[in-house]
Amino acid sequence: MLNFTPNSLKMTQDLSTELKIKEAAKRVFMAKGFDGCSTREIAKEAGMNVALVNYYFRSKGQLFQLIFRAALEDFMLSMVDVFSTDLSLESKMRIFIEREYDFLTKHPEMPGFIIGEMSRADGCGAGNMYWMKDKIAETGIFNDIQKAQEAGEIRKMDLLSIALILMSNCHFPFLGKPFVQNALHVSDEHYEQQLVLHKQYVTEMMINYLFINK
Amino acid sequence: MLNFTPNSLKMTQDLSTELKIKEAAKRVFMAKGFDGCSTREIAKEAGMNVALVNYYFRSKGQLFQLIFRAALEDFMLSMVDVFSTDLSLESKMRIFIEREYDFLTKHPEMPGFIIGEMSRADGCGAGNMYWMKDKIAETGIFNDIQKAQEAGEIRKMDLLSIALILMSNCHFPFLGKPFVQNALHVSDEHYEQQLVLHKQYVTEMMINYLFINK
DNA sequence: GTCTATATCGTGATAGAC
DNA sequence: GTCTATCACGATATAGAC
Repeated sequence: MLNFTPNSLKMTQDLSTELKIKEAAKRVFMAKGFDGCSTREIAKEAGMNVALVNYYFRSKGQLFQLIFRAALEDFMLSMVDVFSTDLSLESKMRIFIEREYDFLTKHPEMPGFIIGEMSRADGCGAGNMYWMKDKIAETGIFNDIQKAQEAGEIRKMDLLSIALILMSNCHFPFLGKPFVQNALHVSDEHYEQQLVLHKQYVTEMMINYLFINK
Repeated sequence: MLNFTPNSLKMTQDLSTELKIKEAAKRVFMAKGFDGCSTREIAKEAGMNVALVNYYFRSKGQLFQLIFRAALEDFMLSMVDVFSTDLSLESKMRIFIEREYDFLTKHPEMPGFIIGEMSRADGCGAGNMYWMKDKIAETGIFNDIQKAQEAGEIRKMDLLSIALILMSNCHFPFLGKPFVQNALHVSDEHYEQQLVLHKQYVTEMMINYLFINK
């Protein structure tokens, strides 16, 4: 009973190491992708050595899957949690856009990471993501939209198109930043300033288009 | 003078090998990215061996730069050549969107490749792309937009936002396909069918928003 | 749990025969 | 121009001392 303190100390130390590696891996994987980095690099970023990475996570691939799934969950939850409220559909959409821009401003590498790594032959692609649609369905947003369509409130377009319109105008400004910035010679400062206005523009544009009675 | 035929034969054979490698490299690089493939894989895809790849292109990096720059040029030209016509600004935009969807339907991996690889530390990023803005400026589209804004024809928003609105709604549906498809359980057939309608939707949405007198 | 040392493999690139 | 053989290196992963 008296050796309780050293045990506890050991445990928190272990957890700290594991966590340090996980967070280093998150940074490195997100910045360079699975193929663009090595286990050594992750270890170094965490201030550890290679053996420790494999001790805690068995392999680079398993560590990656852990990071990827966590990122995917963050990404999805940030998108859909506003749909669970009981606001009007228009309010939900406005707040959704607001939240997306907030989240993506804080994590601009996220959509590129998710989309870029999803197609890789790692098994993170198809099958592992079946929970997503259910997670969205649980919020009731699909019903909200269908009801609003039947009531003639919003345009009767396929759910896919509604999702694409919302996601295109929220995610592309972050996804395509390196390209657009180079193509138009835009500074970081100007780009980020403009994003604040851009959010307002696209909100108005999308709401005006999707909702029929203006 | 009589050995002209064998020389000519030799040259076309050389060019054919070089071209086979270049086209194989294009396929492989576009599908897996620079970090995601090996020189050996490209050689195999071309039906050649590693030595030949380095004989013709000196290194994996140089071969990649060649492919990347060509892709970037294709990508840009497909986007801007309609701006050189003397149509009305609205027509230019409508045709621009039409062309983008056509081009991206034929080359859906293109935007992901460009955007994904541009951030890599390969030197393909910043400095090498200064020609792009000039290329766009040459078409006169920047002047068109400014004139239309001064005439009160279209909204007075920053050029960056106009570009972002157009590109978001054209490119994201292709860029984000793997993600959206998985998130909403959409089949390839349905996705591609819906894209045809989606093009109409976003055209109407963008034109209605950007142009003031409807 | 943490380290050093090492096994095994695949990579980019080249040398040298033909 | 084309091939085989090879070098030097860095990768993942593990064994074994502490």
